[in-house]
Amino acid sequence: MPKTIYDIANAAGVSIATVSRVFNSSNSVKETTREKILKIADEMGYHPQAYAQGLASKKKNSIMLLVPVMSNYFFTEILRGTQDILTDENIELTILNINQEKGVFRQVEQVIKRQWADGYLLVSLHLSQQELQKLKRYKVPISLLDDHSTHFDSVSFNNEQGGYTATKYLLNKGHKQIVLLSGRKESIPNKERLKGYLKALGEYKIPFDENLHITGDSMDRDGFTEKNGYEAMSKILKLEKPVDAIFCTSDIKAVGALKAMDDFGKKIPLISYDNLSISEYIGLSTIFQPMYKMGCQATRHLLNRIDNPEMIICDHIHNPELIIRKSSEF
Amino acid sequence: MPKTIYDIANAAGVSIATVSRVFNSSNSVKETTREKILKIADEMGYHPQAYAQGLASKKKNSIMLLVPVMSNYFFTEILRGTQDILTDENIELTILNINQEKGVFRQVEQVIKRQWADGYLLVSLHLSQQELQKLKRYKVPISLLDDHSTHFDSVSFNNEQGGYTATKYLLNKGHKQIVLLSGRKESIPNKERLKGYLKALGEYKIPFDENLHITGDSMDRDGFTEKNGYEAMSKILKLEKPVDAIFCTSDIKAVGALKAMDDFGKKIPLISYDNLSISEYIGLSTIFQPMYKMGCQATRHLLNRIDNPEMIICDHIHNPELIIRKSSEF
DNA sequence: CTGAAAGCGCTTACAG
DNA sequence: CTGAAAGCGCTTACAG
Repeated sequence: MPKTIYDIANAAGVSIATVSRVFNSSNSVKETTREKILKIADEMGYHPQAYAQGLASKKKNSIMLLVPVMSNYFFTEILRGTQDILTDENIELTILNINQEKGVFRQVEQVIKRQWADGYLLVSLHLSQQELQKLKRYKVPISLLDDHSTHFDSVSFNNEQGGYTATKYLLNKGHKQIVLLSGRKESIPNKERLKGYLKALGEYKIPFDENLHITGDSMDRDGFTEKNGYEAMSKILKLEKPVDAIFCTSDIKAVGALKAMDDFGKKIPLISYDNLSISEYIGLSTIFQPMYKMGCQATRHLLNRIDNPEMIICDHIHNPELIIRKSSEF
Repeated sequence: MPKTIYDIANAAGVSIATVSRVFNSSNSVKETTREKILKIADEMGYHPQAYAQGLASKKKNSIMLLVPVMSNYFFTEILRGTQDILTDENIELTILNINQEKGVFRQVEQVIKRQWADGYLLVSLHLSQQELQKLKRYKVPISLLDDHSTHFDSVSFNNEQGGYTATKYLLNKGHKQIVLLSGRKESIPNKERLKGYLKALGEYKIPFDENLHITGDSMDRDGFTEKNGYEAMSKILKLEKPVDAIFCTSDIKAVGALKAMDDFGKKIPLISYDNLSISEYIGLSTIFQPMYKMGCQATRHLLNRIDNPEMIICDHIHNPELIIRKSSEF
C-alpha cells in the first residue's frame, strides 16, 4: 500500500536512480525533472523510507540520546541544548529511555549493536569505566554527558566541588551541624557530592557524623523526588541534637524538604543542587549546573566525532556555581 | 568492521537462515545449535541490525512518541504510563521532539512517510481536524493524547469542564472579579479552558471583562512558563480595580504568579491546572489531569490498533478533578 | 543529466 | 531442524 521509489519513478517516467537523486539533493538533476518528481511524490505521499535509506547508504543521519527515566526536570535543559545545536544540521534526534531496573549496560550495548544511529549521547548513565571500555569495541561515536571518562568525549560537572562549595558556604556562615540530605547513598553523584561535603568539614576540623547523612525511604528515581526530600526532612526534624543547616543534593528534594519544615513550623537554612527553572521562583539557594550549555557541548562533541573519528578526546569538567537566594539566608 | 549475520553464520558453520531464526526466537532450532550461535554472537558483539530487520520483515517492533518540546513536566507522567504498558511487550519506544516553530504538521507527516515506526503516539500536538484527516491516507496506526478526534483513537481532557470547575469553585466562594491568567491566548487548551471560565461566569450572570484575561509577555512554550506567570501576575497586581481571585491555566505559571504575589506582598486566592508532582508540596489548588493513566490508555490504544487495524475507534475524555490545597483558601 | 545493476543486512516462504 | 534463494526499498559507483 505505501508508495515506493518504483511507484514514483514509474509515474514520472524516469529511473529510480533519478528519484533517489532528487531526494538526496544531488545537483545533477535537471530542474524540470526535479520539480516533476517532487510534485508527484507529494501527491502520492512519498518520502524515502528511513530504514531502506539507512541500510543502503550506511548513514542514518540520526543520533540517539540515551537517558535514564528518572532525569526529567534536569533533562529538559540538556535537550534544549542538543536541539539548538542540531537545528541547522540535517540530523534526526531520537530519545531512548533507559530503564534503571533492567541493566543499564545491557540496554546501551544492545542499542549500539543494533546500529540505530550514527552516534550516541549517553546522559547521566553512570556506567563504570570498565563498562565504557567494553563499548569501545563497537567503534561507534559516543559522547558522555554528566559522566567523566578517558575513553570517550565527555562533559561533566565537578560534583565534588559542588558539594564542597555548598558546605563551605554554610560553614563560613557559622553553621556547625550540617546535614547532608541525599538521594540513594550509593548513587554516583551522591558519592561525589559527599566527598566535597567531607572535604569542607575536614577544613573546619569537624568530624563526619554518619547520623547527619540522611535520605528518605522512597527510592524511586534513586531518591531524587519531592517525597524522599519530605521524608528525609521529617527524620531530620526529629533528631535529638538540633541541626544548623542542610545541604540537599537536589532541588526537587528540597521542594519536599521545605514543605516538611513548613508543616513542622521550623526553618533551617538550606542549599540544594541543580537550579531548575522553578528554583528561582521558590527562592532556593542552589548549586547551578549549566545544563543547557553542557547539552550543546556534548552534542557538538558527538557531531565532530562522527565527522572525524580520529579526533583527540575532549573532556570538559564544569565547575558548579553557587546561587544564593533566600532558602539559606536567615 | 561491524559483524554481520554472515560472519556469525560462517563462524558457527551454519547458514544465515539459522542465525536469523535464533534471533527471532523461532523454536525450530536445535538447542545445541542455538547455544553455539548465541555464544559466538556474544563474543563477536553481534545483534541483527535494526534497519535491515525492519526492511526485510516490514515490522519495526517500535512505536514513536511525538511530542512538542514545550511539554516537559507534564510529559514525564505520560511517559511513565507509556513505558509501564510497554514493559512486557517486545517493542522499542523512541521519542521525537516536534519543534513548534517549524510546522508541526509537516514534521509529523514527514515522520510517518519515512515509516520510522509501526505506530505513532501524538501527544499535545493540537493538529486541526483537517490535518488529522490528511494523515489518514497513510493508513498507519495513530493514537492521540491530549487531543480529541473522530479520525483516530484518542484520550483527552475535558478542558472546558476543567475551566468551568475551577471558576465555579471560586465563584461559589463569593469571589466576583476573577482573572483568567492564561498562556498564549490562541493555544487550543487555553481556548477550551476559557470557554469553561465563561460558562461559569455566565451562570453567575457576571459579564466577561476582557481586561481580566491576562497573560505575560514571554511566549516561549506558548507562555506556559514560570516567567510568563510572573509577568502576568505583575500586571494583575497593577490593575486599578482590585481582583478577587485567579484561575491560572498551568501549575508552572502559578509558581511564577505566587512569587510575584510574594514580591508585591499581596495574597490572592488562586487555582491552577495540571497537578504536577511539585504542586502538592507548594500547596497549589489545582485541576488534576490523570496523566499517568492517560499515558497508559493511549499506549494501549496504539498497541491494539497495530494488532487490529479495523478495530472501532476508541475515544476517552477524562473529566478533570479539582484538588484544593492552600493557594485558594484564605 | 540519466539509467542499469550491484549491493546494503536482514527475513521468510519453500523445499527437504 | 536446516539451507538456498528471492526480496525488502533504497543508494551509488560506473558508464554513457
